[in-house]
Amino acid sequence: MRQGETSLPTDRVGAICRSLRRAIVERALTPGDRLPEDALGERFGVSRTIARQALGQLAGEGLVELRRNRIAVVASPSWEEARDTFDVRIGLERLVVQRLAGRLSAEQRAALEAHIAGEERASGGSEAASIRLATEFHLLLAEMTGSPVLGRYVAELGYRCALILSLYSRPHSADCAVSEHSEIVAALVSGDAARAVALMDHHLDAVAERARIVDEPRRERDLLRLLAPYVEG
Amino acid sequence: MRQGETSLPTDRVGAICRSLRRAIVERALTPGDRLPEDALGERFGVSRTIARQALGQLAGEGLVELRRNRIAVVASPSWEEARDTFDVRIGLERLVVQRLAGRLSAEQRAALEAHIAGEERASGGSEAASIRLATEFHLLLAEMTGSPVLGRYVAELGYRCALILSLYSRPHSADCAVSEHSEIVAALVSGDAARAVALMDHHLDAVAERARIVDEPRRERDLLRLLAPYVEG
DNA sequence: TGGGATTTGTTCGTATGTATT
DNA sequence: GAATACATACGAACAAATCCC
Repeated sequence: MRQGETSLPTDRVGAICRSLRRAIVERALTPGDRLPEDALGERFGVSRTIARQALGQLAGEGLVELRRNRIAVVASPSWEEARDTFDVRIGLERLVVQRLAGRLSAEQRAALEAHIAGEERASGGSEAASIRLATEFHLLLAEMTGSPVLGRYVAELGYRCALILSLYSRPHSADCAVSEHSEIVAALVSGDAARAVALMDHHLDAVAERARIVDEPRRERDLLRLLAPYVEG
Repeated sequence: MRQGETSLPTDRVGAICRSLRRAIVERALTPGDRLPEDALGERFGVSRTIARQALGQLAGEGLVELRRNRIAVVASPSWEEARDTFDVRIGLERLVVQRLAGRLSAEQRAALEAHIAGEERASGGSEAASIRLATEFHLLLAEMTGSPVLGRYVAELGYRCALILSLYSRPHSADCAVSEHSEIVAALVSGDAARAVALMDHHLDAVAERARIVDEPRRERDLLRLLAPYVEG
């Protein structure tokens, strides 16, 4: 057996999941959009079997709704589910900052500040990039706890919250103020756990606060063209 | 279309998952046990496709390890993963008791006390039943928060912790003292959130504390016979 | 080390259910 | 309301990897 060389010779299911997650976060795919197995397979160059597995996994993460004998669609959480998701997210991210306060290594601090710099740079450009980076800031924090379990749950909730905002938040609102991220990092560095928790709570509350119902008629959308920028390769 | 009548005419994948979860919690299946797709399919009367889906879902929950081109096995978390899992569980269950303190309805209180009575009744009998009921007590609490998201995560971690205890705890230790459950409920009823949190913390710490490495040579085990009591239907 | 038996990875065909004209 | 087109559910079958003697 050849050594090294990632034994998964390209995890096609995982690649599709990552592409779809990113498309959802960036709002190229929005709740209700249809995800037929063949179209996905064609777009990603795989058979229906693989597309199906990806849909199953994303359904487990709450990003996709799988109805029996029906085309899968991007999930449309109810308002209750949305509120619940945000509530639990706040609880989990509180755990994150509690673990991190006063314990950031120099490298971690640098990585966070670099990420925030990236957010600032993106804030003038496309909204898609801003939203994605804002989401990833929270995932980055969670990863730094060194707890894979916490990291996974925070990531899952982060993606779901991004989906929820694409459903309920009014258009053209910056969904995550970069300066708030900055303040959180400052509090973490200073070791003031209580302040970091308060800032994170306030930050996420503000994000959730932007969730407003805007019932916008949805035009038919072309999955294949839509997904083009998200095919890894 | 005939009305009512659960439109999922028996979710076979879900049924297999439930059976397997229960078998794992009751230690009929223990870490490292092999789960070949066709043996599962034969046992549950389904094709490999269905068995495979169930394995995929359980892998997502961390109960099964899926290695490429290899037989799936019941997961064997490392000690680090085990500790991480317990840590996050404690954090989440703290959220649960914080939400529940002073807010239990009469029905909920009755349900909890009935459950504890069941645990006491089972404490003389089979160890399997005791362990399962102890796990389910925590799931029941989480459900009562009315938060599906929190409920799902606590359930997932509860099952994983049961798995971990079957790996690391010494044999014949009661894994969950019934009286501690009782005290937690009493604190919740009294509305003393701080005390409820402290009791839950202490309780889960004590459970984790029982995790000790016991390297026991594993005999070959017959999946088909093993699983017989867990086939639903 | 080798080779046969096992087991998984994947595709694809058929049956069945859903949407649409 | 029926017929047609379309999409999914499931299982059979084949290729490739792995296991085990």
